[in-house]
Amino acid sequence: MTTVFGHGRLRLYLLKLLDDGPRHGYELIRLLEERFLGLYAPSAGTIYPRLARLEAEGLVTHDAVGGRKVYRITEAGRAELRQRADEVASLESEIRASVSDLAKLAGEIRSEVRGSVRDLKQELRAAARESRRGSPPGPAYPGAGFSGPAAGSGSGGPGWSAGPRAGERVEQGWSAAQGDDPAAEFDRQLLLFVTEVRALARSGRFTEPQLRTAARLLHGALDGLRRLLR
DNA sequence: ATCCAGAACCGCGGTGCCAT
DNA sequence: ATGGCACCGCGGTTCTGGAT
Repeated sequence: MTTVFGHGRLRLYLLKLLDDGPRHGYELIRLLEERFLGLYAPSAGTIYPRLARLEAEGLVTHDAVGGRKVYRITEAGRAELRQRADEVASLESEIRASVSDLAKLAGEIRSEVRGSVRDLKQELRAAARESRRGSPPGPAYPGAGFSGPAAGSGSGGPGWSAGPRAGERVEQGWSAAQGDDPAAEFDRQLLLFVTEVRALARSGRFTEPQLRTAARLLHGALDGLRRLLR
């Protein structure tokens, strides 16, 4: 795994952030995530040991406020920052450069998401036409019940479930919504999906991790539908 | 030694359900 | 309508272990 901060750099940057004002650990994680446009957020297992270490060295101290530890820099910590001012400045310029690259990447991801939506829309239209020409008897569209990312930890990949196995019936979601004409209901759901995803993609109110996950989800969904409808 | 991810734990507030 | 209760999600933290 590649490290974002080199040896001792994260420690220095934490000092710099605390020099701007007292913050609790979780706030520091969010702040770093924000500065890296959401593409990098140090884990708790990184931040808290670092803060504990800084405190042991006397560079920061903490106050317990409402059950949280609010860390603030000490005079010794400020002295270290002054002493390593050049290093702090170069670190900040490196971060600015990284963020610029990330902003460029974010633009590419946006294009990818829009392209995926377009492809998905075309494939679903073709599938709808096909189903109208000769819709099979019995419960329509088995396997449509994907469940999305695993809830809970928020960690790991997109976590698509494999969905129902062949022969299993989908009793939730789709079947609850479908009307008498499965093809018409399919069209309605398709239109709803495309409209909503397009609106979300154009709103710009999303983070880069969300975009990455959305792109993966769209590719995954498209692959699943290809397999299903071929 | 340091960076890092992820699981697990704890506490708190919000929410839904049920009995009154 | 209201009070009590259980459940759930989230914020915050600690711990463990792998990678460099």
